[in-house]
Amino acid sequence: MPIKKPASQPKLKGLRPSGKRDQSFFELVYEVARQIPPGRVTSYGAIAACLGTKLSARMVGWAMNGSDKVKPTVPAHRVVNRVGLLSGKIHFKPPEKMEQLLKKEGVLVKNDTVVNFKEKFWDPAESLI
DNA sequence: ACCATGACTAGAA
DNA sequence: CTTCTAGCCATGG
Repeated sequence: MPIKKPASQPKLKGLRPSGKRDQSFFELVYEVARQIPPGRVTSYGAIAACLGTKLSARMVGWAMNGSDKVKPTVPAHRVVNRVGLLSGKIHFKPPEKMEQLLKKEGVLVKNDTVVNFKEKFWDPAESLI
């Protein structure tokens, strides 16, 4: 049946100025990423969902591509994919820097994957509520 | 304006 | 379990 699926309407509850996207999508991503507490990690999809476009997790990752050019520093090492895999480690100056930073914060990484990812997972929506 | 890219995700085979 | 397909959307050439 041609029943159209009800498009989700998160659209950011408290975040995002009155429909005014002064800041690029990237800035928004950086802002959320910076709020990830130490010792915690989150996924691209979670950040994207927090921004209202959970289907555009790719944008989040891409935004991180220039995270090192943004100030203040963006803890991109706390952002992993949905299974806890350090998919973005290859983009770090030394790729091992990512797991190194995580380990230093108390996040164990085994085989490029965050251990106890489910427990370490931090939902941006909880903080930006 | 069109086409290609991308640190993703969900679902199907 | 692995592998593939398709959707998604912002940025750049």
